[in-house]
Amino acid sequence: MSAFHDPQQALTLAAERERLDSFFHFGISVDCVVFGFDGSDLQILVIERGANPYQGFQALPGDLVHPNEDTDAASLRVLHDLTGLPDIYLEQLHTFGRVDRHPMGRVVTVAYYSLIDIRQYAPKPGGWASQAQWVPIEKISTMAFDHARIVEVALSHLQHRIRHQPIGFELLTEEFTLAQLQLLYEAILGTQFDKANFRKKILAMNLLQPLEKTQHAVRHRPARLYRFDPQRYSLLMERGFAFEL
Amino acid sequence: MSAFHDPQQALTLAAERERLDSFFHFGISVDCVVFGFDGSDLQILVIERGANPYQGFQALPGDLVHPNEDTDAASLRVLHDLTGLPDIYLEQLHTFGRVDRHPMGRVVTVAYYSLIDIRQYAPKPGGWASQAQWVPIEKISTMAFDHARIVEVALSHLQHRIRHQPIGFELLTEEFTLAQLQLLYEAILGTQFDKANFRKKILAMNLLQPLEKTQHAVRHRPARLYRFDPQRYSLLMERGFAFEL
DNA sequence: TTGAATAATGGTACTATTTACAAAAACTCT
DNA sequence: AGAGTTTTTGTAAATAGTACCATTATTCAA
Repeated sequence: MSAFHDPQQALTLAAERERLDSFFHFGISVDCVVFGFDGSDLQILVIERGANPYQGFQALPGDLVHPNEDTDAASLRVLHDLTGLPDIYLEQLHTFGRVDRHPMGRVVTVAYYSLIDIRQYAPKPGGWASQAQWVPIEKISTMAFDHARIVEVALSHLQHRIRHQPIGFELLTEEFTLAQLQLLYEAILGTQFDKANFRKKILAMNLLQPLEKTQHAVRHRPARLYRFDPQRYSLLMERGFAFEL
Repeated sequence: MSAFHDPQQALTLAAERERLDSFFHFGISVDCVVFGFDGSDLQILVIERGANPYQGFQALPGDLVHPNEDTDAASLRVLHDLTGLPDIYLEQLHTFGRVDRHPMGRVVTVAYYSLIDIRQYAPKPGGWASQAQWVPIEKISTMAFDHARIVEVALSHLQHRIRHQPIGFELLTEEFTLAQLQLLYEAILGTQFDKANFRKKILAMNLLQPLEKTQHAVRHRPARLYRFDPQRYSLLMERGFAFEL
């Protein structure tokens, strides 16, 4: 941290000041990778840039951090300004700091990610974003800056995360069937599970509260509905329980 | 990223320039948490600050990133300048971006961490570091800035990592006994394993090449020596093998 | 030379978890 | 009523994890 005082160099005060100044010409930005699930597909919240550079390109919601703003706070503000999404839980992902990643200057970006239920949030473009919309993860191709790379990193983090923490349950309606839960996991992980065994594994964790209700208006045997029990989860966590798959 | 052009505000060119300028008065630093293992204890590489702020305090090796330097490259340069350690594998950990974390200005720091064999590297203070030395992890108390918090985060990352990837083997001599390996894991994870079962689990992975040699000059039955086989590891990885514990 | 001490190694019995797959149950639609 | 579909239960076999004990190979002291 102390390029501040470098005993090696004897400089005039003005020159020293100038030297030090050059260390403070960075911009910091935040970029948000918001994953959404609609019941069958994994999507991602993307804006269209209405300003240069990369005008017209698809990009992650992101912008410069204000001089006296925590980066964590900036991620929420920027996401709200550009897409209208209210405060959601954003987790820091990784920081991208290559010299050449921004064409207009030295900008280091801190990326955040999240996973939410699409049906509960309607994005509305704001600020300099000319559009804000959900795009299925496979449909994403070129993006502004190094945002495609950021999405890659975010996806692999998400996949790891969802296997180790019950972050998926919030994406379903309050009451859901085990098949819906399984679909969610399969969409995010890109794999298939055996139905009977998935059920057993999940139920054995004792995180779901079975309800005395079932689906109806389906052309087959209706499935029982369950509800995620966050209290039981935190109780189990205290006792050293580890969610897994 | 485009606080660059904000259609909301009609400003003179000079005022606009000044406004934009304020977004570019950040400093970026890197801080390195280098864990070392000496055969029995987990230690951490710490410097003593020879300059203000926090002169005389223990701190992580860290300094400001140069204007045209990738952050990843900066982490290696800074570590080398302050401690004499050559290029080692550093992994990005987390970015700390609270407004008040640095008393002299707005500095966002990107933290990196690593795990190396102490016996192969002799730290030598350089730059503004008045000391550079290994300190056992339990002996660390107050540190400059938010460095104590950074160490906490790094340790929990390391513990998670070592259970999922065979990063521990490089900390031992080329040829090692299973007991030495077990000691390493116990030191880092802070737990105890059953000797016989640890052996079985590790050997079943097929990552170790047993040698036709044993220890000698020990006052008990000498243990067989093994060598980690990186080729076999990458081969198994391709086939979808998952290292675990 | 013998035996005590020490830690490595091999083995075993038991339990728990995972996997693969089959059968029964519950609903709708024709 | 029966076909179609999916849920739910069950089970057998294979695999993995746990606790613990017996045997083995070495050094050191008597």
